[in-house]
Amino acid sequence: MRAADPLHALGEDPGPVCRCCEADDHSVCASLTPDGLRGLRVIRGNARIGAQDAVFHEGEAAEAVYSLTSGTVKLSKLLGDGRRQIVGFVFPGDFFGFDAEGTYPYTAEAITPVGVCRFSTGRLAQLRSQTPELERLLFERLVADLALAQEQMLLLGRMTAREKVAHFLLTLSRRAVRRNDPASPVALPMSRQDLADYLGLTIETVSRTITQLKRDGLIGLVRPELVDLLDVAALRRVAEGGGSD
Amino acid sequence: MRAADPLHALGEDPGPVCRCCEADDHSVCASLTPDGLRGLRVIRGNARIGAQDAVFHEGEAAEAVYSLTSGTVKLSKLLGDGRRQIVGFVFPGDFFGFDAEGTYPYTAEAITPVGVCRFSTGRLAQLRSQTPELERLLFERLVADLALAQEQMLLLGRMTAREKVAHFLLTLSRRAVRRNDPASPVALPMSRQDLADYLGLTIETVSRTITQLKRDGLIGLVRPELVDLLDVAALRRVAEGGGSD
DNA sequence: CGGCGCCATTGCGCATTGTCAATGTGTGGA
DNA sequence: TCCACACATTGACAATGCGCAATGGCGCCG
Repeated sequence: MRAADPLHALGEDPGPVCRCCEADDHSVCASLTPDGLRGLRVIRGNARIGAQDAVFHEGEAAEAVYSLTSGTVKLSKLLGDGRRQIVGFVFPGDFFGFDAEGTYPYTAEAITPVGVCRFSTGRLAQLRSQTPELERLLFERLVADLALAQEQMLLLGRMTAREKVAHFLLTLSRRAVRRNDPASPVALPMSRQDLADYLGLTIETVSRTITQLKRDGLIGLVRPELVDLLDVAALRRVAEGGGSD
Repeated sequence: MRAADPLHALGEDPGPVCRCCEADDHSVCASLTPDGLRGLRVIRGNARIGAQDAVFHEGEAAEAVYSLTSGTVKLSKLLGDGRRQIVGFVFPGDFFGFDAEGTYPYTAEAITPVGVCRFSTGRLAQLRSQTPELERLLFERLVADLALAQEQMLLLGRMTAREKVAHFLLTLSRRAVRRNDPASPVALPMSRQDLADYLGLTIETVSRTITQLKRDGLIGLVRPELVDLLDVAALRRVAEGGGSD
């Protein structure tokens, strides 16, 4: 149960206090006016969740929406025979758990220990109707999520293993920068299995591809879960279908 | 330019009048109160677009959001070397063209002749802020689209060719039923190439797989673009990873 | 009425990726 | 300190799906 916790070493250990609605610039809460913020604070609940534990499961009744305050969460869908697809990684400031049909369309599991804010769907719905500003911000967030999902569809359907991995590393780097983390030693809080399930590959192919990129001098492995982007330009060329690179 | 127009024969020929905001139950407009509806009518523009023509292109400034009134539209993303991924098909009543970054994240092209309603982003934004009901409906729609995209990610990343095709046919059938069309002879308004680009396969693999399903008695081809679902239960088993079926 | 052209289908050889299995590596516990 | 376990890496082989090319079918145009 107690898995390696690479993020601990990287200073993303969840602090003792829920930082919901006090997070960085990219958080929905940070864009709210004091009034809207107050509303959110009133209806929110906090929770700390251990690494590898689930926030909710695919198919369960969707009773709450969550906002991540610290750590990393993975969202995954299962096929009957156990095949798994990770449909997204959640970083601090992101919302997850929205749903149209009354049941969660995916399982949400903590990769590292995480802190979340919990908003019961009912109370959030009420607050949303009273706070157009909040509704609007959530909408923007959702549009961005959809664009991200579509980008991932392009990756899953049309990229080679090498392109997938390069693209993924660059995306992680970009997201790190937006959280004011350094662009280059990129942390991979997720396991190789998670990576494979996100990129539509097997764990072995992921491993081999990373080794290949390392051998070609595009990246360096500080540790298995900490990657140096040595040649970003070349990585970018690979990610865009640059063939030989 | 004048391509085959299978939908014409299927009674989905766009009528002489834009039916926007008069569409079926599943349209956003149909759920609006008379007041909200009036607002939408006021700001909308109409357009008819010929088969194979683009509504807008990936990367263009996003100046408007669209609602489809008749026909079928495909949404696609391109890789530098021409590889293409279709990220969604749009049917009457659906909205498309939302964006977070100021530019469209995909290209929208008419598969058949289509009719659309056009809402300039500016005016729609204003109306949305005045009509919480509308904002809420668009939000629900977006959540559903996101769930659909995630389902497609599972398909693209983890399903075999056979499973992909079976899943696709069943999905089309379900969507047809929701539009009050028959479940079984399912119309495929899109070309084999579009199908391949949607399922992350090549045109040849799609063709071979369809032939295989036909040989196994699960489907029948009335015409290449009209498929009989002969054994829905078996198809369902295949789509869920039923292995041998 | 015949030919041309587009799209779908089929055949065949090949490559990328998956599968199965063994070997390394690093961390925590005895 | 050593062992055990989990995870990552590497290797050998198989298979699914791809690429290229030829054939077939159908509608449009001359």
